[in-house]
Amino acid sequence: MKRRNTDSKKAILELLESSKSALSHDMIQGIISRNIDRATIYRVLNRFCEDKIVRRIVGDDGKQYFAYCINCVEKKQKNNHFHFRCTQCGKVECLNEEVKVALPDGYEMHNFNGIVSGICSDCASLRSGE
Amino acid sequence: MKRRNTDSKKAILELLESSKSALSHDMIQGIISRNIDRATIYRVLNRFCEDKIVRRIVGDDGKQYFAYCINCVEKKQKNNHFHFRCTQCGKVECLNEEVKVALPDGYEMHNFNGIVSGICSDCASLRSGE
DNA sequence: ATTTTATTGCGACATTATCGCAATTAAGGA
DNA sequence: TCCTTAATTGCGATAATGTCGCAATAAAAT
Repeated sequence: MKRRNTDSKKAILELLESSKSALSHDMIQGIISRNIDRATIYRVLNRFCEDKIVRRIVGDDGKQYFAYCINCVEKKQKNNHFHFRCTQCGKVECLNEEVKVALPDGYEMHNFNGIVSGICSDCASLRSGE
Repeated sequence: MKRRNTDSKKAILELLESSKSALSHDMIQGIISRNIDRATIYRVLNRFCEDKIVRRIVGDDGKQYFAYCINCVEKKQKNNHFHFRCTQCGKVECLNEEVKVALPDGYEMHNFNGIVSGICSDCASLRSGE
């Protein structure tokens, strides 16, 4: 199935490329000025994931976040790393340190999803009165 | 708030204790013979998590799984480890190897959620004709 | 036995994500 | 440039998971 270059696709990809953190569907919808339908955003994102342009991270809040992840996508290397989700500001960012997981014999890994949640340094310093 | 010892609570806890893998709400509802309301099951499980009797794991399918996790709960040690979710049979099991995550300065970790999904050895061997 | 209040069951609700289908529109060829 | 094809979109409906309010129930203590 050939991909087409639509405005929605371009807008979402640009947004993800320029964003330092992973974005959820509603973050994307909130940021983007064009009015793109909810279902379309999901479909565009799912296509990106199929094409391995973007990584899908499932948060410990059960929501999906999408990240361009230069490190892991462009280099096409399997650089498994954690993401940190701040429960205060909602930001989901890469923790660059690589993580290795050893599976028992006969197990096949298809997806890695490592999430740590808590308070990011920005929110922590705001809270303590900075 | 004092806890009471109800039949639902006992049944669910026994099930989790005797189960080798983490269970989702619908697994629990499917296994348990007594007819317990969906909301009740969730509430019992949430209480267990509050009391740190049970650990909540959020799968990369976005669903919550609950595990008694002898290693991490009884010993009250923070033994962060991954869980493996088989996308074929649905089983979610502990990978015992401990994982350490280094956070940047000023970050606070409140929750660790490491999931690897793929095919477990049982399903893999079935598939290849065993 | 009576009181207190944690717990349950039921239904409604919230949220996240997907799907079917008709209408658009990008891309390639005439 | 116009036409054709089929990928994509928008809309509404739907699925799935989880929570909440409230009245009824029942565990625990007096």
